[in-house]
Amino acid sequence: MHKPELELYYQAGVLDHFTEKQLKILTTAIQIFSEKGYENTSTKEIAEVAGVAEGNIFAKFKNKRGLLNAIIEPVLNRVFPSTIDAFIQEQLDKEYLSTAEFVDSLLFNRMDMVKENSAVFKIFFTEIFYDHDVRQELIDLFPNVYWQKLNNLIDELKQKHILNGLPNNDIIRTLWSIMGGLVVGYLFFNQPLDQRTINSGMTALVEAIEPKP
Amino acid sequence: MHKPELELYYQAGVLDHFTEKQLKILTTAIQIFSEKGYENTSTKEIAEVAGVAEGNIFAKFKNKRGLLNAIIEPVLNRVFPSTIDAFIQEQLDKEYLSTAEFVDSLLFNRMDMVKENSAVFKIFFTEIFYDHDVRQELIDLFPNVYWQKLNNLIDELKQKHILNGLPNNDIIRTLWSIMGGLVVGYLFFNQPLDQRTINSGMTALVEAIEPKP
Amino acid sequence: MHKPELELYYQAGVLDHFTEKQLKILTTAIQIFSEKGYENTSTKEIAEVAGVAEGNIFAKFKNKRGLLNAIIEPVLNRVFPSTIDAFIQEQLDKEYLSTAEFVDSLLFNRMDMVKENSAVFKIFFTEIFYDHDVRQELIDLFPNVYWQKLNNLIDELKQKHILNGLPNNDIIRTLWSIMGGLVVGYLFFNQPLDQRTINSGMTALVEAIEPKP
Amino acid sequence: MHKPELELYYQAGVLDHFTEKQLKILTTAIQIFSEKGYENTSTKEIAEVAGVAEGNIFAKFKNKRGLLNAIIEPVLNRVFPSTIDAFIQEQLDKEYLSTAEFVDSLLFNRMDMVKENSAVFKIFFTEIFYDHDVRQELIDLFPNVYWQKLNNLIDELKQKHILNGLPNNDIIRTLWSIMGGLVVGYLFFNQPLDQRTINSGMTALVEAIEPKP
DNA sequence: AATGAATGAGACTTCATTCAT
DNA sequence: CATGAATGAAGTCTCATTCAT
Repeated sequence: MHKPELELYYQAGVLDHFTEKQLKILTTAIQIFSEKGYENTSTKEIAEVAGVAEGNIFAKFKNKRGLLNAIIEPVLNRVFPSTIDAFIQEQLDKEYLSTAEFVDSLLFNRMDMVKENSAVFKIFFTEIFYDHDVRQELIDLFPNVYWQKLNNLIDELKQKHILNGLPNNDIIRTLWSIMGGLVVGYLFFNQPLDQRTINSGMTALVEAIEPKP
Repeated sequence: MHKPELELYYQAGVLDHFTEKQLKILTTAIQIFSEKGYENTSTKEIAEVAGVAEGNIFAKFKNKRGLLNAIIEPVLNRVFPSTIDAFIQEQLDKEYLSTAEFVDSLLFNRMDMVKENSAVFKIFFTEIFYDHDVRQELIDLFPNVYWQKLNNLIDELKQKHILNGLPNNDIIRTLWSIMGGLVVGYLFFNQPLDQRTINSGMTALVEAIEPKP
Repeated sequence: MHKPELELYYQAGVLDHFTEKQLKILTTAIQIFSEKGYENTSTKEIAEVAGVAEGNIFAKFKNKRGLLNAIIEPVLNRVFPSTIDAFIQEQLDKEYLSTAEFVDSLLFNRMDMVKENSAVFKIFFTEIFYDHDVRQELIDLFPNVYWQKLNNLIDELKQKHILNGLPNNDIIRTLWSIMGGLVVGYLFFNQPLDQRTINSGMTALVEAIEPKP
Repeated sequence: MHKPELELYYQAGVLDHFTEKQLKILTTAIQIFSEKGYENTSTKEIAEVAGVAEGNIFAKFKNKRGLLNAIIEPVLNRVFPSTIDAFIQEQLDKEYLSTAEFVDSLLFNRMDMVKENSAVFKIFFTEIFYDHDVRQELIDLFPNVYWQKLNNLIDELKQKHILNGLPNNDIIRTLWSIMGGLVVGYLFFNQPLDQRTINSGMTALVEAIEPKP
């Protein structure tokens, strides 16, 4: 009964009290926004493709921007934090860890989410570049929610000789650069995101952040 | 007499026969597009800020899209190819080369261009994600213009033991991931792009693509 | 409840699902187009005179041209064919016919339609001269829809000695020349189109196409 | 040295002091106006096709309307009157005349002018239907310039039993209906205007206006 | 006389949003 | 909750016209 392309949102618990038509609007908007961009999509088109009256969009989402927010906010405020939390928890639970294991845990398990929600992530990436406000939200979110936790984790992993001595900032940038490269290649440039490719990214990452003897 | 923020375009030789007002439109558009995005900028605003009549935009650039193209096309069709060519020529001219030297030549000398033309590159990145056509142009450009040359260079560098044995595809993705990470961090996330940061990216890159003993 | 100036369109069955405002737009456009010409009429003026928001025009008629088409197409594709059909049927139903009766049936009964829809016919004439596409539609329509039927009728009437031996082409041209002269005089040159004038046209026509003893 | 498509205007004596560029503008405007209509033609296009700067149009013709007037006015105020005068003079010079001779003199000698200046006449017809002012000029012209002379001629011809007893109005309408039918067919509907066709029109006309024994 | 860059009013059109039903 | 007609502000773009060179 669940729409599979909304799984992300079901798990974030934001689809309660949505009617069937409202869910249809959401999935349609995700589809069209990801194909043509938010600014190039009219509410009329969304309504037509979704097979509902245009007024429904505004009844539920207040305005067009509210519809975009309904797509982006849960990713920003729920999916990201809980993913980071889960990842950090994973590291803390494991006692002995190699750099490869660390990277594997970081990369490998997350890419499925990207592939299963590629339309959502396409919108997300696009809007982060396009929209000052969305970008600012991400920038604001980082220090408060992720930064301290990540910092602590990295310090700990440095002590365990799992990460090299580069400044934490540089390590983090290297992490998201390689991850971002894989994801952007997949979402926007028709590159594969299969296990071999992911492994290749992993290898590069391990070399870049692994302590040298 | 040259407007410094258009240096890129002067060198590409695309500003011949531009009047002072037309140059003002171009610089203004670059500024506002980079700040608010193409879709969120009206031609009226450009004209007002540039201090010209709106009609001038259409007299010279045909339509709003033509103005965006005047900004993007030279980067795509002139700056990029000539940069790649210059880079490749650099490698061929040097006999003995370490991985670090290779990466240095790749990264270090290019970042100035990004910093000096940050508004243009911001537009460029944004539109690559936002606009299917621009992205497709880039995708089309790659195989024809860059791919073969890069491939040959990488093969040669592998023989010289300057690059490791990863598939060329993976090496290239690693290169632009790390470079893209630096640039995106600088352009969109207020990260520094000073020599220390570039060096740090260089180090990560060297580790990732250097042959292991 | 019917607007009398739209009777033509009601009978053509093209006004279903029109709201009151949309009908007002149509009648207003007919009025102003006929007075000032399509190109000299702005959608803003139509909306103002009709007392509706300008957007309504585009919501219903897609664009300004769509509004003109909504006026012209039914005349071209419905009123004309059905009028011709009715006329031909009339001839076939009558056994013995004089040239005068034939001309009477042709002319007399049709002029009321012109007078009752003079604004529409003014637009129609004007656009046939002004607009290549409209004219082409009329040219295309003729061979397929009218020509064969008219030809057959004329051949039959020649056998019955109601028409003289001029080539069918010439007879048809004479018919529409005299009819067109009456109509154009009425619509554009303030000439009367009363029974005396019509009779006079009839007389000329009868003389021109009647077999001589 | 004369441009043949401007012969009409040379004879009307209105091309004195025209430079080569101004003549080119005039011929170009005649061509494009006749193809696309006055309203659908921009001064920019005329200038481009004529190979001159746009400003020249306004330097000579004051404004766009002035260019149209330069095409239409001579026809209205010189070609028409002198044609009518010449025609009337022809009749007065001939003593014994049949209806056929009269019609022949009326029709046959005038159609060459239409064929040799088809673009000008196309504009003329189109604007008479499209433009209230042009039409009004024609309406105003008729009583003052043509009407009395034509009336007198017709009265005279009635006495000579060359025309039947229809009201002069009806005779005139029949004349221009048949003539107009030939011309409109030729200019707008790809109909021939060869001698056979003209003869056929003549025959119809003679029958319609000839006194019956 | 000739040029064409510059102007800006006004055209058509889109579109998010409201609201009566 | 659902509909879609109606709105009107705001957008892009055209074009006749001016004017300094």
